[in-house]
Amino acid sequence: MNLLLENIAKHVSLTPEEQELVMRFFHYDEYKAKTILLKPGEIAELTYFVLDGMIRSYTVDTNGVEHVLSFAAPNWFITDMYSIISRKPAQQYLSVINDVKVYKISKEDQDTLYEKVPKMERFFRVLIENSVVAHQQRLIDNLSLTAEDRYEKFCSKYPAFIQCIPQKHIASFIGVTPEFFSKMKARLLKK
Amino acid sequence: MNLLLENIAKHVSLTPEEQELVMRFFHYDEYKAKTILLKPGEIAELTYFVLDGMIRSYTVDTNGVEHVLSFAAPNWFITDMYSIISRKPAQQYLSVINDVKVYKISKEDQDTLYEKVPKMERFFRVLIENSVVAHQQRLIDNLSLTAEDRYEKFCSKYPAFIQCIPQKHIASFIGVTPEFFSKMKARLLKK
DNA sequence: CGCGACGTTGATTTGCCTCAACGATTGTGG
DNA sequence: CCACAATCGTTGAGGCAAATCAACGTCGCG
Repeated sequence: MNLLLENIAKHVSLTPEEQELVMRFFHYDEYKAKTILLKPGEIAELTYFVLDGMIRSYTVDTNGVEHVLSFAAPNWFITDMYSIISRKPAQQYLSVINDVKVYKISKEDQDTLYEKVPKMERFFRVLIENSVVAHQQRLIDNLSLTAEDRYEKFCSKYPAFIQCIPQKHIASFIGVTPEFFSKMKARLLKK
Repeated sequence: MNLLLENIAKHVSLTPEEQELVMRFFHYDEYKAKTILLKPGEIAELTYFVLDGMIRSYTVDTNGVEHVLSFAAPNWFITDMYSIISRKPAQQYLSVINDVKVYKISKEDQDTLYEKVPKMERFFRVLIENSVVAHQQRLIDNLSLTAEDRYEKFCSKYPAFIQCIPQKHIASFIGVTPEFFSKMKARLLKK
């Protein structure tokens, strides 16, 4: 069973030949926890599809504080979209949380893939559309919900993440300090 | 001069026949200020390309507070991506700020257009990629900058908007109350 | 074992909100 | 074309959610 092809099949149907072609462009790899896949200043070349383990992306602000932008669990894609499409130096980190197995594809191969298998252009368009929606929803949540509401929403949306991600990263994703996150959790337990 | 075709030409090159075809799918229209183009509960059918005037999208939270999600100036597209791709009821408003002239296209026509002119699939993919980047940057700004920094960034990024958009909408976009926005502005003037 | 990263807890501070009152501007009906 | 209402922006007093700073216990790991 191929997780990537299954995922693609949810949106577009490929012939066996196209499937084989697609898989020739993606390359299997593994990374240990805490590996930095991309750091600010570098130009992003690769997009990762997670098979096992987790990756996160984050920025570091002028005060040295990390802000987690996204988590990629198995069956998710992750990259620095800004850098990869603009060909400019990345502003974010891509970092491995737990040991991961991935398929990766270079920007160049991705463009070639679009030419050879036009359905993949549709696949990625749909994927990116969903990404816009997710980003927008998160923006709305940050503007209109309290930290507590955002935490509860996160828990019900990604129950599995609670176990396997350090709490400080979840705090950062939600948009609060680790200290406040800890107090908030204690408060919720008392109910 | 056709603003829409010029915009498309920046990303993909169409033959005259394709250009003509594209324009058959977009329909010209005009709306008065304060017209509601979409409201929560409705299913979004249309994507708008602004020729003149401005449109904004916003949500209203459980306390009745508006949160501006985006402004669309001339040469920009706007819609409720969530509703239009999921075919579910919208969660946001699309509302006309100043009298606008637009080209609009239905979801159905857009899909047909992808079939007939595959280059348009690429065009919209690129557009949406840029949208992801913009959303991500706004998220980063909300997490790592003070309201004052966000305001200054907004001013330097969209100097023209300051003149033609009510301040309360700018305040909302930045993520503060109108009252606080007013005080912030006064504080900055003293420097 | 001992060090460093992680999580917890408490005291204090602060950025921004809420509520309320008041001019200024816009727009609208008589 | 004016009168009035409605909306908008401003200002002030007080309050709250979350940040900051600091101290301390715990765990995993070299």
